[in-house]
Amino acid sequence: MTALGFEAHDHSGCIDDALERAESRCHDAKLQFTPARRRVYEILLQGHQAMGAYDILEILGKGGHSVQPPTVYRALDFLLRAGLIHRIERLNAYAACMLLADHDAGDASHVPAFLICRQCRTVAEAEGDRSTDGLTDAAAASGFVVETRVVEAEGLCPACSEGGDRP
Amino acid sequence: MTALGFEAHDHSGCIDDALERAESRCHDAKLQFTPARRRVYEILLQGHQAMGAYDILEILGKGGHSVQPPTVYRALDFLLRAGLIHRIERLNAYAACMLLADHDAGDASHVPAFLICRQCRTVAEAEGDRSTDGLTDAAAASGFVVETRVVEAEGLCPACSEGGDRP
DNA sequence: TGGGGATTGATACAGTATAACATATCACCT
DNA sequence: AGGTGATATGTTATACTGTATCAATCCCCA
Repeated sequence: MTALGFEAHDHSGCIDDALERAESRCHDAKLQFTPARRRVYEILLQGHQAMGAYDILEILGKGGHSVQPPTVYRALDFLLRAGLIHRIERLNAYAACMLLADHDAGDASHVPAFLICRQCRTVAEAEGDRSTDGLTDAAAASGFVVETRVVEAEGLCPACSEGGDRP
Repeated sequence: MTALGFEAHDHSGCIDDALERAESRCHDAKLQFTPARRRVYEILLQGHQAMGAYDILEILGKGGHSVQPPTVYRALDFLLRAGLIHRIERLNAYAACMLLADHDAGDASHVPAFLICRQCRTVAEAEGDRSTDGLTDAAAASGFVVETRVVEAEGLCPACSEGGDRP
């Protein structure tokens, strides 16, 4: 298994591609990819970084007119439901999905696993699997019905572990 | 792999055992298991439930004299560092460790996996393993240095999935 | 054209967590 | 005994994260 997120790449191209895919996916699913939602998605795509809702709020507010928290949270909820972004529980933050091309939006067997750099907050996303997430067996044995899964690792990304890696 | 937490058991005995083990472990590690810390630990042991810091704060405050948030968070930090409790990221909450007897405090290969009931907040803890957490391969492939791991599933426990299981 | 669903705006507030500084306690040394 | 440093606790204020509520708007379509 490999993880997307730490390699160098054509960033503006990658953003354009993601936007285009998002447009078409929302259109197919009869979801409204409105300007507000698109704007929030663009902001999250900018850095391949996990961003807090209030970080996004601040950037949105740069345009002069004031923006309130519910605006951001509504857009984030929409993007989460559409499978375009993920919530990073460990950070109470959000990051754009990097595996859009690989699976369908509602693909339940897609169990994303995240590698989170505690220094630069870059997030890499690996394609996990139910059979290897360490939960399925335990749940089956005890009669627990799993609905959602969280698999995250925090540490240092390749770039940050080169230089100063003091906590 | 099995999970502890959903079975019936001798609860007051289990609390006493846990407290005794905590005492001796802290003593061995030269950590101070002070009354404030012990009290917070007792509260978490009461229910085998994930509890928010402010839930604990409220119970602590019942004793008349006022208690402030930092008091609770400091106790929680200590108990986390001592390996006596876990933080449940999905809920921003805390739960007593149920596998005290099975491993040492600083055992890094111990990767706890949690089954969280969204209805009653009961938490079961399964003994995970690095080799099956779906992260090790991806991290190794990309040069990421993992420091901490989060593996959590949310759903319905056996008891709650019997009755009304509407979200 | 007007009714209903989805979206957005705006205000207020709830819940989670920490910064900063003061005080207390205790072990240890001289 | 008195000084000193490490650890723990008390107190106040504030930062960060998220939601409830109600009003206004937009847009599709019968």
